[in-house]
Amino acid sequence: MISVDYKDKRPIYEQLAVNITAMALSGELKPDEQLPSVRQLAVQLKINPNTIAKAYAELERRGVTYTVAGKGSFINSDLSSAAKAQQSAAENNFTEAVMQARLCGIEKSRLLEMIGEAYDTDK
Amino acid sequence: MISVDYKDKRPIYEQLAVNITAMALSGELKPDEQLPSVRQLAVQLKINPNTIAKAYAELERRGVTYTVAGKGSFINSDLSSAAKAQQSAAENNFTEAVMQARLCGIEKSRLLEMIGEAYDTDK
Amino acid sequence: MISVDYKDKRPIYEQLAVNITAMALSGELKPDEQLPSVRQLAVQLKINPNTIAKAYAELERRGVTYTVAGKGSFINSDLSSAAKAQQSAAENNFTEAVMQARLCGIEKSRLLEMIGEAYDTDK
Amino acid sequence: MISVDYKDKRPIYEQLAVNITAMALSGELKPDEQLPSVRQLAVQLKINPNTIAKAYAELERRGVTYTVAGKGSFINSDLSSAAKAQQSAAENNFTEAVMQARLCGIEKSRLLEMIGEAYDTDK
DNA sequence: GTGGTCTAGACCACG
DNA sequence: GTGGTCTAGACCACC
Repeated sequence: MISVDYKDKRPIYEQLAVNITAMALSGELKPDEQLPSVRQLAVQLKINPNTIAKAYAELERRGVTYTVAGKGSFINSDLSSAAKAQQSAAENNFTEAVMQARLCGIEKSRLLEMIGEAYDTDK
Repeated sequence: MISVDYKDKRPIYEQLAVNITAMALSGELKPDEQLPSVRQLAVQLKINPNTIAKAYAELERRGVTYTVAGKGSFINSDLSSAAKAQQSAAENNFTEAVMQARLCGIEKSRLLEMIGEAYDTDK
Repeated sequence: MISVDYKDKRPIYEQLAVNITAMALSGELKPDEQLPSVRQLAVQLKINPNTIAKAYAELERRGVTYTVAGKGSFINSDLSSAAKAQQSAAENNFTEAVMQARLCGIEKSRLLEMIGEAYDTDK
Repeated sequence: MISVDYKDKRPIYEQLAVNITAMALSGELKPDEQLPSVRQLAVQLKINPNTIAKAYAELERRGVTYTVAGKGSFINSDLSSAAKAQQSAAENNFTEAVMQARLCGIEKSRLLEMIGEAYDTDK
């Protein structure tokens, strides 16, 4: 289910947005499925409704959901743009990590080795 | 030289610390070389002296420099611990990036391809 | 037919009112023709009857329809006032758009060009 | 100066964002110029600081400003993306207006006439 | 009932 | 001092 980690340094609304995006992309949340209402989720997670609303607004901005005032928020049926954005972010992140590693003197062969391990890990 | 990018979302002191650490590890700053004084650097970069001091404190905490009261801050001669910490951080970061990429559905082969490009880039 | 787009940011009742007005002005709905009953349309569009009722009230207010208590809503035979209101709204809108475009630095010639395209498009 | 119209139906933060964007694009606010602080503007306009903050966040999201936490918000030196977005919005708006006008039975010649008037008006 | 907006007041890291 | 985040509680239009 949707959850929040207070030890995480990212803001709560960002964690929520990322979580829900992942659930949408993985199919755990289906197209046109309704998200829990702002108030309901606020009670469930013991979080202020405004914070939930901020997360939902962010999700709509990122094209993951669409919102109908007075009805609720729903998973978008076309997630391609969100998926593309996420992939592109991941690629940038990866490139950054490679360059950082190189600057630290980590050998290319070591990276290749680590890819082998990391890519096939379970979690 | 040492520089700062205000549009970067990382705090100024963190940028400074990272910059100086990189310069120390790359040999651009040599062991026992003295860093500019807090005030001097503050004037040069048009930055609040407190911020410089915070960066210098962070550098000492990370084992990159040592401070002599009344004299200034100097590059440590033994940077191995700092280097190891940085390498380990880079490896974690890399592993994270790989797993994130896998979750986004990026193929292993694509990552190998990207390593080739990123590792051999100039900047 | 009458339809509704939930992803549209305009309220449902407004979409309905606009749709029906357009159908009346284009002749698709004829003078004195009866609109579907509130309940019937509510079932058909899977929409709350209150929303339909609000749209019908709005149509009556705008002079597009007249309502006979206990019988239903009918297209007005004299749509001239509605047509005039709509024309005047469209003209205002157009003038606003032109001024906005000018403020953005769009050339007059470009606007003339765009009129050519937009006015002769099908949809 | 920056101002707000309570009679306007757009939310306050949106009015602020649009106003400031216009001032930036017209050169009234210069690159790297600092905006008034959230609290300061809040006092001046007698508006809650959160609302100002929302407007500033929106401006950053739209690429009009950049924000340095602990320092303030500043006009971006490269406003091309914001300008392009605004132009594209204006063109869409214009096209919509033309099509709406056509549906209302307004003649093309009338539109051309109106462009003449509207484009050369002062305000 | 729903989400959107606004106010009020608090705490935090940063400079 | 700055902006970022969060909480609390209110009002609105819409469904």
